[in-house]
Amino acid sequence: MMLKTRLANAERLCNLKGVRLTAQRRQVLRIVCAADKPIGAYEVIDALRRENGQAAPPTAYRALDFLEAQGLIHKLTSVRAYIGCTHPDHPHCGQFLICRECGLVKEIEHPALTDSLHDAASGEGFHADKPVVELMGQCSGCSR
Amino acid sequence: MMLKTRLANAERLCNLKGVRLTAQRRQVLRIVCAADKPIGAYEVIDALRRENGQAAPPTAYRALDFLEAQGLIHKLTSVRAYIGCTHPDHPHCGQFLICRECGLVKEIEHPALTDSLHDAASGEGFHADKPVVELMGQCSGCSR
DNA sequence: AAGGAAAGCGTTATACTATAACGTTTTCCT
DNA sequence: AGGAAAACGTTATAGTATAACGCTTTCCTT
Repeated sequence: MMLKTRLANAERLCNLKGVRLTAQRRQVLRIVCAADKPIGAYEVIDALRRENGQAAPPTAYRALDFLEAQGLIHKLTSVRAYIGCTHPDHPHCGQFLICRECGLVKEIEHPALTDSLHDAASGEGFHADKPVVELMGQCSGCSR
Repeated sequence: MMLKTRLANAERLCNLKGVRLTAQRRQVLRIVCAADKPIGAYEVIDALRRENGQAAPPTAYRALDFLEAQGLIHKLTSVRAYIGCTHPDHPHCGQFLICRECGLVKEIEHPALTDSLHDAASGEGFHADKPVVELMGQCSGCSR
């Protein structure tokens, strides 16, 4: 999807929810989405510095936390980096395929997997509010 | 399972594989297994200092890396901590239920979930060599 | 429009997590 | 016994994340 479309979509979603997509948050969202790979918090800070001339860690972390809370980006805990969500319209938890070779990440939504996650948790009487599913390995392009 | 049994089992597995469970690695394994919750690397370092009087970060990290490579412990990436493996006899990737309230972690092995993970990856032509599945939420005890 | 509460932001400092690098010691194999 | 590989000790530093405080902006109510 085009960057512009994604930003416009984010704008719309935030309006719907009555939360504020401030200039700073929009800027960070653009930076994260413009990267086609996961981007670390300090890379975001560097980008902010290049664009604005100054930026401290809390500036980036606050925006990233907000964007994640709104479902506009996901945090990939296993690589400590962030990536734009490809379908932020409905709430969902991320399921990711992360390629070690090329660093590319694909977000998937696999119904059977979602069901299994639910079954596995409820079978133990566990209420999972944030499943973390990150499959590390080799993508189809890199295994050729 | 009893701590002593787990350590003896680890000893046996390392002998089988022809890798060295040195005194230091055994000590770290004991520290990790003795904690009934996930334990952070720096907590391990503190424990080592209490027992040995000195210990620098690489000491702990080396032992932890070894133990993880041997499947004797797992690293919980979403909470940056380690936990003893409950069934190290066969190689497997961890599936965990992590309670936010009490911090307890349950390692599960859910066949349908394992299958789904495999299907989800292979459906994209992806070869997953290390699936990370960590379900954050509330355990049965804490939701009462 | 005034005013007050809440949210957002700038800034400094610091806590926490992890690894690089290098030299020494120990272990294992022939 | 000797040499290679593995393990370890130590120092330094890289990388990740948050606490805390005061100022500014926004929004809501009157």
